[in-house]
Amino acid sequence: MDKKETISLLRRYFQQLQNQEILESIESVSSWMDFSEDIVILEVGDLIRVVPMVIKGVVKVFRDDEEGRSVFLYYIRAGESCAFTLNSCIRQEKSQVRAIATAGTNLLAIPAQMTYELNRKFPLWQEFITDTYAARFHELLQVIDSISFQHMDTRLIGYLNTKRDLTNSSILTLSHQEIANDLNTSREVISRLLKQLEHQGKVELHRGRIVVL
Amino acid sequence: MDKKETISLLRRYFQQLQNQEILESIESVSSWMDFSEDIVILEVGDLIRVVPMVIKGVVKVFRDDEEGRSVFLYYIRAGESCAFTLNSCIRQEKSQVRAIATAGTNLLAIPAQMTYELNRKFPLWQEFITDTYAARFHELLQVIDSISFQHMDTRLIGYLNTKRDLTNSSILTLSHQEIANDLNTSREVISRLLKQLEHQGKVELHRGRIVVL
DNA sequence: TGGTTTGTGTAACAAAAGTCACCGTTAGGC
DNA sequence: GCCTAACGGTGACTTTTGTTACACAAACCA
Repeated sequence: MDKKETISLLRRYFQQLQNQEILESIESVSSWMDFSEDIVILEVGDLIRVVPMVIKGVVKVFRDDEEGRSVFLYYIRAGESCAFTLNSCIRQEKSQVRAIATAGTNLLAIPAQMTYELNRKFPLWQEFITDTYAARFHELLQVIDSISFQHMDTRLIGYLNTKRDLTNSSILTLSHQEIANDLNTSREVISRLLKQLEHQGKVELHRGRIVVL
Repeated sequence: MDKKETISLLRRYFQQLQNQEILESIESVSSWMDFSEDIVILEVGDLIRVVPMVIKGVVKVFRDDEEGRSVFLYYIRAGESCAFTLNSCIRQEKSQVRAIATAGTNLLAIPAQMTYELNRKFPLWQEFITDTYAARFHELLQVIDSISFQHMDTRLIGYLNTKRDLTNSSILTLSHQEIANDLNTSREVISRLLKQLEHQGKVELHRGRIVVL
């Protein structure tokens, strides 16, 4: 990937950063990182050294507990970054979340120190960061809403809809076990609820595949 | 409250901002707001115009849903600010949380626009803001941990401990109903679990008062 | 003083979710 | 084609939480 290509990709996906100088600054110090499906990008406890700008693919972010359980928090899509990482990065903290790549994920990694300069020089960058923070706060609140106010059936519907919107397809290739892991429940519970949804005509079930109607 | 007093209070409580110029900048544009116990400082949907610097008292922050349920998120203590508010403020967004004052709460309100200048001028202020973001992220993750990985009995113990640490006293003046509201459950459940804790010798129950042992 | 409000205890039951056991099916590798 | 691992269905049961209903006592107030 040469300089020109990188800048053009950044321009395409990060519409908010329409400023040649910013893009060149980013390009000049950052490096490409590529991950294939299901590869762990970040483990809880890892020291964070770079801020990711996702160019292709989707990063899936989880919160884990000590007993091996975990809940899915949110996706980071192409054209997004992650306020958690950014924040931890600046504070030289360890990661409080786990992130994995879905499908082929390419991201541009900006070294921590560089963000100071970007911040100082470019109001547009600051605005981008502020929006990134807002997006993550909002998503965390959604997770809290979902877990504390909704029953598992409603959470499941929400989960399927999110997945559908993400992949832009009503056909979701997912096993019940995967869903159960993401929602921190058991496979049986998910199977049961999916059966209900099928009876209600809301989904169609196949092996390893769910069609949202 | 005159200028000198205000600056001295800021200096005392916001140890991170030990810079006369910052304190003077803040003092010159901000205004005092005082709230008595249980007064709503911020309602969901309110437009946020100022960033709060809490000088005295404690602000209690909640997430509400449309059906009138709510969960307690975190306290903002003296010497702290709120990244949510700050972020919403900059983006001229409406509040996504509800905040109420406990006991007498005094805070210094900084107008939104001022934060740009503080940001531009003072690295120390930027650091303060970064830390504020980190603190809130951390607390939201704790809430997510608590509601998704723990049962109500454990959550209750955590709740009582937090309250004890906050008030610096093992004697908590709380009704079962209040706890139930904060944990988004029913009074009966809390009574039941408290009884269990009493049998386990972990608490002592009185009318409107719980002693943590 | 008597009446009302508020706080707490508790039983009985219902609903939601978690667990266990087991079965048949499908896909993929060899 | 056969074996195996992964996937999904389902009944039975337990645990946790929510709900209903009521009793009683302390605090408050007129």
